[in-house]
Amino acid sequence: MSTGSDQQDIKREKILEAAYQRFLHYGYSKTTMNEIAGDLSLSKALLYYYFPDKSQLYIAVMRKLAGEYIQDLENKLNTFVNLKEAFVSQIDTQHNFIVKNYNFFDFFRVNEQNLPDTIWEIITEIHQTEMVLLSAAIKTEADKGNIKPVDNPEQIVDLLLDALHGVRVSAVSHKKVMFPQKEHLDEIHTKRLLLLDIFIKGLMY
Amino acid sequence: MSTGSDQQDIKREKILEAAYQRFLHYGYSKTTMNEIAGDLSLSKALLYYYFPDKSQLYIAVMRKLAGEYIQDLENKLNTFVNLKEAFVSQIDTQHNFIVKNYNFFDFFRVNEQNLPDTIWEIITEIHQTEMVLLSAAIKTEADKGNIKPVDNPEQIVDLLLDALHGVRVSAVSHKKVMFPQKEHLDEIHTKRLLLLDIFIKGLMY
DNA sequence: TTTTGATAATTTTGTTTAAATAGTCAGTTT
DNA sequence: AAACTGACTATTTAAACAAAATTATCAAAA
Repeated sequence: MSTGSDQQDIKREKILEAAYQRFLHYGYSKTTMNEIAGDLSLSKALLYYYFPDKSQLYIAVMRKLAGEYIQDLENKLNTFVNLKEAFVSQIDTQHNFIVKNYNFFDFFRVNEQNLPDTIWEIITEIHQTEMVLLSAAIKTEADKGNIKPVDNPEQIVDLLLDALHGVRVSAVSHKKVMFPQKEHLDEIHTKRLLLLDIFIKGLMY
Repeated sequence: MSTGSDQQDIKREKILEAAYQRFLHYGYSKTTMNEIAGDLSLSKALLYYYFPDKSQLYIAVMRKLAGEYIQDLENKLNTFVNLKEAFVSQIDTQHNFIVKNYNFFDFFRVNEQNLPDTIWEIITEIHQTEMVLLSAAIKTEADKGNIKPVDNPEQIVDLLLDALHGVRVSAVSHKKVMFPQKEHLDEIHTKRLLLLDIFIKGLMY
């Protein structure tokens, strides 16, 4: 894939890491290319040698994060005891991902409705992975006879992910706060588990 | 409740109607008090005789709309054949309400995170009504023995409303559009019915 | 090939002024 | 007295401009 030298890749990684820290701490608009370069004791011009522009740098970091998230999810979902555990894993993993990188995503909130296509591609890729892993889980359970046969597992997963998302969104918009407080996190988690329970029961005979 | 004369109430209503039309057509920030007054061939000063300020006028319209919505919902939910029909009524009624008044709600989008408390109270009131009506439906069905006994119907309704909301939100944010197109509306509706199906099955024995 | 300092181009920020709009009030009409 | 208005003031928004910050480029050095 990559055509650059090892040295180049290492430096690229270092830049990505420094950029990530800045973006995470101060958000996209409040970090300057100068600062990132300064953190690494490099000239700003060098950043433009490795990345075409600021937004591409941001996207590269995003891509890296997404890769780690997907890896994380795959590890956890490779072995699951039952359907509920599988979805709990997804919920927890996604939750941690969002909490850990919350400030990083300010770019999303600011650019709201006109995110670059590349970002959408990354989001889609994550969604696809979740769909594949979880619908495989559903299929397995159906084959084992633990739930009713499902003719379109993807549809079911898609639906459940939407529903789970709704629990988060509602909790946030109700309380007039942008991000759920610690107290709300538990509430969301509890609600999701309950939803999962009912939903999975609804898939049984 | 009201202490004013009939004449006053009638004029108040006329102002509310004219204001509603303007807000609906042009949104909050693009309608001026002058225009509303002009539509009624009244002086702007008179508006301030009936309403303390612009935002209060807007809120009064909002309150009226909410009242109509609640009335609508109560009528439809007074008689329901089964749980699914009850929730379908809620889904459809809410959907129509939002579609019909979409532009009116630009105020919400603009002021996003710092809506006046009064608005929140109205939203809460709507939510409460939905909770009362739908949890009554659940109780009725449970008493009839069509579903499992539920010790906290409100919790179940709250959860389902969140989940249904999620179907809408995801559909919107996925497609990079602010408001779902005609084609998406059907998709959302179908998804919701499916969710409802599974969810209600999950409540059965 | 990698790196930089100097510089150009663009975006953001701050300031001023003019225009539009919200909101007030003394006084007129019913 | 209650309903209403025209003329006024106060605030908010918009436009125009300059200054500052930041992104992005490039010829030349390491």
